[in-house]
Amino acid sequence: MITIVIGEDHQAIIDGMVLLLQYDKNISIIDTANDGKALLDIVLQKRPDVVITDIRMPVMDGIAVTRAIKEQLPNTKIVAFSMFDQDDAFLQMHEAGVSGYILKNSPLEEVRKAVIAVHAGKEYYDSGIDERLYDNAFAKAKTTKSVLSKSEREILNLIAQNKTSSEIAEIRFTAVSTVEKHRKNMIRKLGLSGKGELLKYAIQRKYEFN
Amino acid sequence: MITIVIGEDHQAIIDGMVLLLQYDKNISIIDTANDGKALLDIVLQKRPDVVITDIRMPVMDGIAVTRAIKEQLPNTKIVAFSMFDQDDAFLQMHEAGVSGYILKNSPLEEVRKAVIAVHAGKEYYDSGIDERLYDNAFAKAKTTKSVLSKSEREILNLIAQNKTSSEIAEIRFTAVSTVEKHRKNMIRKLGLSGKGELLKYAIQRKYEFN
DNA sequence: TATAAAATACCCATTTTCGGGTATTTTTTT
DNA sequence: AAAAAAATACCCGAAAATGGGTATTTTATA
Repeated sequence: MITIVIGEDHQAIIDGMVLLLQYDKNISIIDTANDGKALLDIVLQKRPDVVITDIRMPVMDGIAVTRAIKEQLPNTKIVAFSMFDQDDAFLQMHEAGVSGYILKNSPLEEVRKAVIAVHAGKEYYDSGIDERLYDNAFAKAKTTKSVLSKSEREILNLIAQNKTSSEIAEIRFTAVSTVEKHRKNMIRKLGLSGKGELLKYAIQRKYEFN
Repeated sequence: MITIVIGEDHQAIIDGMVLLLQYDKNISIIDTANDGKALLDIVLQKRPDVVITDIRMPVMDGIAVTRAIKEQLPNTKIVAFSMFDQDDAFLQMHEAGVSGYILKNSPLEEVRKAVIAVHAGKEYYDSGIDERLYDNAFAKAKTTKSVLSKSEREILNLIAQNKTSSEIAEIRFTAVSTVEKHRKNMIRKLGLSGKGELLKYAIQRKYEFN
């Protein structure tokens, strides 16, 4: 029996998964959570075999949750369940330590397959991504390694929340000029240009939304 | 027996609904679609009693689909199923002619309730919204009816594409000051404030326009 | 430990947006 | 035809973001 915990802010989707898996003799959903912090607490307490987590979640995003779980319970297998098929979300989740990645565009049945696969020690990537992104992301990781640094990601997160540079500076206890420097570096790294580009990028690609 | 068609770009969510309703003797899912155009075609051809539609969908958004269905088959009941609990999405869907509105944050069981209610000629609004938004949206519709004008929507669309005011002015053959005026008017109408707010609004709600 | 990478902070100048206005012309609606 | 709404265009000033630098300190990593 594989025990699993699900983190997903849309209750309707959790309900769908429960309906799918409730009569499965090999899988038992022992708990669910609607935000990242709650998910982390539950996982640390109940120690399931497999965690299914959305990337975009309130309070704490799936990437942070994955990192935290992997740090404290490295044997727990994690499957990302996301509507984002963007390279960087996939890449970041992979770096955080997920063993599987499935898309909401795909049949729900993929969830069952993924759970079984990762529990068996394999990796499982949705057929919808393995061609387009899988190679892509790994190739990118090896060649360009142009991912943003920790501070940069933090700032990008705040940008997505519509914070201005001076607000971000206050939050992070740094100078405004530092934040502005990070902005410029990110714009350069990401190949953007123009006023709203970075905000647009932050909103569209990042795991943190409203 | 109530016949329904579901439009939703995330197959996993459709699968969840099918699992929920497949053994319901009163409801029969006769078809599903993953984009707005496909949904409209199916509905016009198969003429279900109730349509469940997402708002944000590829090719054609749920608002346009709802308008088109209501125009040609006014007796078809439509339930919006959305992750957006924003006032304007709700208001626009209501104006387009939906009889129900449910949120993905809510239990999937809400879908069944909504289908039965709207088929019986009632309106059904998710308990998650009726307090916060329902009154709000209707009150707003009556008092301010602050929907954006045609020019404003056009400009907002360009803003979502990351055009600056001067670029927009060029595209529209107007003065930069006019575009800026429209921006300010929109910010006022929408109750926004701060630098990136309008861009953020434009990006997050661009499904209304393209 | 030596080196690279990241984070920090500042300089300059320019463009853009925003928050107040006012005012005229067109278009739409009553 | 009169009134209302929308679109047009300008004023001012302030705040913010961008593009281009340089430079120091910390923190990883080879």
